[in-house]
Amino acid sequence: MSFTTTIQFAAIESLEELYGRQFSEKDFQVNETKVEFEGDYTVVLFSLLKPLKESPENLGKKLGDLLIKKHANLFSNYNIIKGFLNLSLSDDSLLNLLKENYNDVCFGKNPLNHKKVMVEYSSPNTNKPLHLGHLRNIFIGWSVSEILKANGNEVYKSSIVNDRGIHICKSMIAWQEFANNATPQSTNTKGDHFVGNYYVKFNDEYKKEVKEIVDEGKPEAEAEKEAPIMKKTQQMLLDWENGKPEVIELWNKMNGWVYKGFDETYKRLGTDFDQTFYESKTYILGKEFVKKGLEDGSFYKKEDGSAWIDLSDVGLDEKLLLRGDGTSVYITQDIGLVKQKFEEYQLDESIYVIGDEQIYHMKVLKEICRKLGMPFADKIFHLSYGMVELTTGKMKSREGTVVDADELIDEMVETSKKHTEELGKVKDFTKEELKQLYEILGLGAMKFYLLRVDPKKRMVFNPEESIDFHGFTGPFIQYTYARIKSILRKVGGPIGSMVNGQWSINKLLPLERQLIIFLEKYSNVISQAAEELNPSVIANYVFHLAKTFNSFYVEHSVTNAESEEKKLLRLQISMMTATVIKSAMQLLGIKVPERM
RNA sequence: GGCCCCGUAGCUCAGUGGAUAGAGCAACAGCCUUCUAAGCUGUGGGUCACACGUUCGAAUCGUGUCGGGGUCACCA
Repeated sequence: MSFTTTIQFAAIESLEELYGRQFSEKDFQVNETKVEFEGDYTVVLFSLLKPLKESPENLGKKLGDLLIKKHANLFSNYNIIKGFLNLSLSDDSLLNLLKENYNDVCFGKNPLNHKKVMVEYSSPNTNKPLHLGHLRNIFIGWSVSEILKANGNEVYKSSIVNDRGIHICKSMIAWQEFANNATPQSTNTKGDHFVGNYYVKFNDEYKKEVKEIVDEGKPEAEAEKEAPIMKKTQQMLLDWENGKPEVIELWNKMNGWVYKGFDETYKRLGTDFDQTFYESKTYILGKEFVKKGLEDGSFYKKEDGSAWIDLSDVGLDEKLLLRGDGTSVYITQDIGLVKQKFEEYQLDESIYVIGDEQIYHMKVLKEICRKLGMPFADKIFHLSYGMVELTTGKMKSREGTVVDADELIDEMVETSKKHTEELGKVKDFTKEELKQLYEILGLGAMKFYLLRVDPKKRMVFNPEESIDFHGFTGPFIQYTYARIKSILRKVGGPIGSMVNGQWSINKLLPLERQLIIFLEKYSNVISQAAEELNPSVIANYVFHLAKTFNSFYVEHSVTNAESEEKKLLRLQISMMTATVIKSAMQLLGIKVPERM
């Protein structure tokens, strides 16, 4: 049980003894004591004054005295300022905590709760490479999954690949028309970029054709429909749906190139999925489902044969489920996938990491499920995150202002190389070790930069700031870890044999106390991050921890401590800090180096 | 226009009912013969968009106003 909870319960118990009244956790707060006051935790008395008809001084004194009497091992003393009862934890309670946990790699994680959760993220289109927006999505999805695991859930990571539709046919047509059978291999291009280039090529060509037709005097709307390349593309989509062998073959070939490219990027990012769904399969499930719904009267048809559901009673609108020609729309495949997910995995919750521009869409999906009496409708959760903007405004693929994921990774890794070489601390590393270190640092900087902000909020990507390795950054925390490891290497040998000695330290120094108390909070931090589905909670915590350790580090020597006992104490504090840093960074998907 | 989100230091962000609102970056001033200076210490910087209300207490809750964004497709 955490200190906060322990104190809360102790106070409830003492209040009952003093006043014969039952209070709950909601009736008063236990907070951390502000640094400018003496004490570690504070019981806020204001809300208790009226029900108990007491003055702050009296209540504080009575409660403080009793708490200390009953929990002599936990508290050392207290003070009252206004309505705040500030309690100081005893050295013993802190030392015990340290002794029991300093070497526990699982510290802070919660036991299994047998809840099954699926987290869907990344969900790319197979017509262009991943960009900065995907990176935020992927990092959030992966991190939230790990956080949920740490909180005791059984988590499945999944991805839905948008591998069909008119946009996919566009790159296929462009390749057919202009590539002369070129391949990623023949051009030495990464597969996803290779295909993406043909998607761009399509748009260029399309624009050209539209302009020609407009120049002949036709209105733009008509020209857009008539452009030959667009007509070919629409025909290709029909051929695809009808399973025309050449088209399917081309589709398989080009998607294969893209997947190979994605896999490379995913691997480099250290991300993975337990299950990949394909829209080319789920849209069929969705269609069948709509057909059934039409038969049993859940949905209705309009004159042109299109299928609809009426959601106007829940403040939404009539929603189209299938077009008149029987082809599916965006929501169709989502309905198919929802069913499949819950039936196949028996989920307790299904989390969708999708941008906040799709809030309305996800609401519609949920309402449709609810309307159809699907039992899992309320277990759908849209983890919506804000768009990543550039300092110059929004990213727009049309204007070529999209930040490419692979390029960005390369840049970050290159920057870490530059910094490392300038500092010259790892000259004895082998080539392979250096390469690994650059990846760890570059990716660490990038992941931390994108995860340190609350997912719900829009964020601005500042290229200069993102490659900064000082302050509130991944490398700062990695550096703190490497520093600790350096101390531990210097001491050498197993610390375990030294820890069994008796403690006779009777005065923990402020920074020693601060660190132990802060380390203790880790479990609460994981719970909070899991509850809010918010990795930035972890990022802020681990930064603050590293910061505190660095102050401790310059203030107090570990290896040359005043006494053997102090040395031991500080070694344990250092070890536990390293363990928690490593663990917290792992929840963010960031590795920590032994040296840097 | 309807609905949703956001507005905190020059910039990027924490803080979501408690004490004198915090970090990082940027600026300025210090600290390496001592465990890694990717570090540490200090200084300056605020009408928490605005108004009213609820409360012993509001950046935090409510209502309204202003400003920014998203969305309301037989696009995905």
